[in-house]
Amino acid sequence: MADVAEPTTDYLAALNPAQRQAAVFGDVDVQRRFRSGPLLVIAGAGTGKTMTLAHRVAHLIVSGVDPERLLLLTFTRRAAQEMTRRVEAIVRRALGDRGKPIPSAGLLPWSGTFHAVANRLLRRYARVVGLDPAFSVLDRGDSADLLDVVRHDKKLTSKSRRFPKKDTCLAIYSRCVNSRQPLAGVLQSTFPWCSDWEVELADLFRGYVLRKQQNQALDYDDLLLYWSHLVAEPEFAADIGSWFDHVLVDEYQDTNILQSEILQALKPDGNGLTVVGDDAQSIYSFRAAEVDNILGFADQYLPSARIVTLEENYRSTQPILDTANCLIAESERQYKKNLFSQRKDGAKPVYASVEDTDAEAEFVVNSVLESREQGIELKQQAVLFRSAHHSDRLELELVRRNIPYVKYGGLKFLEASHVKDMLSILKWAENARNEVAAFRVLKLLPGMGPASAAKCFALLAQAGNDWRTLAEFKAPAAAREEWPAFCELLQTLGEAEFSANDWHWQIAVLRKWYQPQLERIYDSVETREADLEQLESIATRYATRERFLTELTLDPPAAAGDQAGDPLLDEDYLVLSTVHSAKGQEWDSVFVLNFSDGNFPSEFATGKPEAIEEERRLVYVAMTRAKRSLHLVAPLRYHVTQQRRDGDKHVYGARSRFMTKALMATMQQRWFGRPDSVEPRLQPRSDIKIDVAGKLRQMW
DNA sequence: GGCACAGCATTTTTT
DNA sequence: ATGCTGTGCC
Repeated sequence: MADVAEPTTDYLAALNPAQRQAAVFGDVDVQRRFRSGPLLVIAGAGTGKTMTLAHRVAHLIVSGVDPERLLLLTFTRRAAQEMTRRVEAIVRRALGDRGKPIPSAGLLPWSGTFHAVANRLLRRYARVVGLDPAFSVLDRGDSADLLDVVRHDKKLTSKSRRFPKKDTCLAIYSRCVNSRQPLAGVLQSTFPWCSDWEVELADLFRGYVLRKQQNQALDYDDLLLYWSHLVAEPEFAADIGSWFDHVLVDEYQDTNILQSEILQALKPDGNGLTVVGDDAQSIYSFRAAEVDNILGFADQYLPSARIVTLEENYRSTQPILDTANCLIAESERQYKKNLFSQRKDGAKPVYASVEDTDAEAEFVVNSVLESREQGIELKQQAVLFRSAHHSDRLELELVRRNIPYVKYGGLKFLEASHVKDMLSILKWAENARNEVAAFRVLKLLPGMGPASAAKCFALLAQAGNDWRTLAEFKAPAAAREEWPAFCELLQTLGEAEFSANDWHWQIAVLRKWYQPQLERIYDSVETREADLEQLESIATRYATRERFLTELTLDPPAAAGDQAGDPLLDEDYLVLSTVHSAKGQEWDSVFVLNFSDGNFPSEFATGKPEAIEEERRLVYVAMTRAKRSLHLVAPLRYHVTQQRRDGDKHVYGARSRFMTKALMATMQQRWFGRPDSVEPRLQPRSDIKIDVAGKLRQMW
């Protein structure tokens, strides 16, 4: 940039003073290199956080920082893409023809989630940490399955008292890793009902770790764990740390202890480190997110980090912010902030009482349609809820009334068993030692159960994972006929060149083999076939098989249809989402379902004050998604599902404890009863009895 | 050893 | 309604 007199800063004109401070913080040193000390940006909901961070990144680039030497850590793939897109636009505008052309792979090669970046680093440093560069990444389901294998091996399932389920075991394990706490502490604080099993759990986890190593497989936690061990070695910390001139972290309030340790290893003095977040939106403690990371960030350095707070909200009307501010003000530990908006108009948020969950669904659908009549398209409206199944009732109603919707959170495409089948075959071919994948694949064949699968897997391992030995395995009688074709498939896929660019033929070969299995194993073949076609089309977007497999597990499609391609995006659809998945998004009109004590806060959180505070923040996140209209819907009665027989069992929902007098005062309370739906009484006029039962018997 | 079936328990949010 | 575990038959 030597011949450029002074880079124009016009591109910063769109920022308000606080945003600009955050964007430009730092100085150009004598060697014309851009330097900055640690920076903490506290960005309230809707205060232009993404815009500010994007401008900071762009500012760094315009100031001469090499984009390849920027590490940008976001929480989701979507956030990373959005950031890259905006940075590119700003840089292009600022530099015009003077800038280098933007590479097709994107301007920011090192932007992604912690896990995705860990994966990329570890593939490069695999040998250093004793890994095969073709290691597998286990998604949550895979991890749980592997844990379950060990659980059975160790005969933990046949104890007289029930041992915790695999998902619970995994949750306990994961929390130990991410919070860096010993098992006993985690059990006591978070899983008290499992504390009797401490010895067995420790034994189980030892076995699990060993098993993963034998399989050359890393779970989500391992990605961070290996990364942290890599940078715990000073030489590599310096190596990797110096490769990145600037490290920027989005959603810092959601990082856990392990992640903050990694950041400290990369940037020990905080120079070049920027973290952005909002402590009031910290809602991932169940994943061991540590809100203290952000609360304590500034004082971790000497002199302490620069703090910039963004409070001007560009999203919501003031009445909505008044409610949100009021809610969060009742929380104790926080960076005080008071969101304000230039948009003083607008109605107060509505606290809507309805009869029961049926009435709730009906009310929401009617309101949504009404809004659409008034010109707010469905896409600009969202229904949020605490847990994925809370929308079941509503979904029925939407289908019945023919209203298209997309649901985020909850069951995902990748969890469908036929999709898992296909992926497992590829995963096994990619890494012969991937036991979970191998078992799943082998059990697809008729007559092959756990025992035969284990034998076959062992045989292959003995032969140094030479795929040709599969043919020597004496398959059970029922599988005999299928066996040769199966061997050929695995040999073809397994011997395909690692990181070959031309790999899409493999999907076709695989699909052809799988089709008869699909028809044999499952009902409703047609819907499943549609999924597999979608899988094929997703696959074409990835350059190598390895990238397809790992990036799919690290960044799974967030909703059915999310990866389906563009046609869907042209259509109008209502958005359904868990509050967690709604983070970072906004809609004109937002409905929150089941707003009662037990859901907000969750009944499982009521034990501990910190947990309640997190639930408060969850409500805060939900409220601050709304731009113009916000409804908290509270059914008076809930149906109880797990009741025997179909009696009309129900419980009464108590008003959420967050609905204090002060909060109520910021809202309008309304009752939405059903329009008189009681049928006029139809009474028999005479006492004559008809023996219908007898008549029916006589028919045969 | 595999498979089908019966009986039982069931804690939410996700990279 | 689901998913997991144990049982009994091929």
